[in-house]
Amino acid sequence: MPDFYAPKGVPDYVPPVSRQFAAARNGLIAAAERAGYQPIELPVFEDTGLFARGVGESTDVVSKEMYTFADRGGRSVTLRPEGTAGVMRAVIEHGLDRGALPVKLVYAGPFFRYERPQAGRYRQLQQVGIEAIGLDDPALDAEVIAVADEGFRSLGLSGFRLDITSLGDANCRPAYREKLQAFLAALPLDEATRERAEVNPLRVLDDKRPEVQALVADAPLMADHLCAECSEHFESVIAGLDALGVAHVRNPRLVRGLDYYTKTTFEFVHPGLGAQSGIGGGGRYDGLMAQLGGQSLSGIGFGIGVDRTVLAAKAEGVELATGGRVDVYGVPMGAEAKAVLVGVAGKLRAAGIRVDLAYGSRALKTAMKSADASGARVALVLGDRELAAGEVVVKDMVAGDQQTVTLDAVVESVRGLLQG
RNA sequence: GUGGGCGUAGCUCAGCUGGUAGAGCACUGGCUUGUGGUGCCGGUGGUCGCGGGUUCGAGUCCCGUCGCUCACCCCA
Repeated sequence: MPDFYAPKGVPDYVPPVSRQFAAARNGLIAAAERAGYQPIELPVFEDTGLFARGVGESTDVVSKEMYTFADRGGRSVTLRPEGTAGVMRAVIEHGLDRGALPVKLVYAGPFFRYERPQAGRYRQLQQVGIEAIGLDDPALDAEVIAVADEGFRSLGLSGFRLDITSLGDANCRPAYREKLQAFLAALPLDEATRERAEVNPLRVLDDKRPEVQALVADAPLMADHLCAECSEHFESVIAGLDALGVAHVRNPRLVRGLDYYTKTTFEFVHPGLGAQSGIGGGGRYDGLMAQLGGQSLSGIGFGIGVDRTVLAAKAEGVELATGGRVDVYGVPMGAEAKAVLVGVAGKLRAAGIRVDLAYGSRALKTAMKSADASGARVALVLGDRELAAGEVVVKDMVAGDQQTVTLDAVVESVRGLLQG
């Protein structure tokens, strides 16, 4: 038994799953970069106040799920539970909002929430997120959503659904909220649900319990109470998605867990995650930057759960990391041959070819099994005969045939096989 | 924070009503004195999570404890 274990709720990704994880993360980042989003690297912990004010005191994330502690200087810091607040802080701090708008950024990394772990829900979760800051152009909303959609599809996923709605803004939401609260107050709800109705009445509409769903079936919906501006904005977003060919479902009961969302909100849901369903989500946050002390600029973004994306791929039977871990595998017979192959490996790597070889001193047959297991297309076999002649056997592991070439011709020979 | 399930070889697991541990995969040697993907034979590897109790005897029963896991809640 090991002396130490990973902290509760924190997943380790070891080969081969780690390759799938990396492929998912890199694929999602690449989708953002194709739309012009630039990388931003931020600290994983911030001043506790940033999240309390940015994410919202009333949210579950802030009220009971934060990893908060005092550092040695007595400052209260918190491991970031989400990405947007930190991005806003950095944008303000570095004056990125004073240049050309929108500011388009992409980030990836770990986030932390102190929850009871279960399938698809971890205390350390990995996200890829983007933010487009400074404009409330609905075409930007559509782009952000399309980046996520295209990111998932580029990985080979197709079994997800996009839910979308508008949460209104400071003009129309307060009046709707009162109306909804009045409606909920008349229902026979349990005490915990009543409290939620006070703090965040929208959340009640999203209750999973069938009996509650029945009660709120006739509840007033934000979608029917949008002001003219929000309504127009939302329809433009929908039109943009249609133009981009992004399939979507209007879900007026969609709710997000963070306070800062306004207008457009969306969530990508997938059935393969156990009790969880969201693989990514986001929305517009037009009041957040001002809330954090910056100028009054709008923004929109998403966060995609990389852990959940990997689970979704597994559920769909999608192979995220295809191909072998190397292109070429060296099989030396004897110490002298190994020394030569090490040199050959160096040349091949310098030529951009991925190479591994059988280290230690293993039987030829075992080394060949390793070559096979590595997924290499080509094996290089070097024994005493070739050593004496200054040659090496180049074997095509798929076709099964092989030829002997001089050491000088190895790179060219291998390249030919890999391209063929 | 509240419940359920489970902890036996590196991995996936078997082990019925208690008699001091097994399979497959993986790793490794050989069959084939220099060649993988399918075959055959052998080998390495386990204080049965930990502690206590019942018993002549506990992986197997009882209690406790730690851990993992699934679900509620919530969300990525």
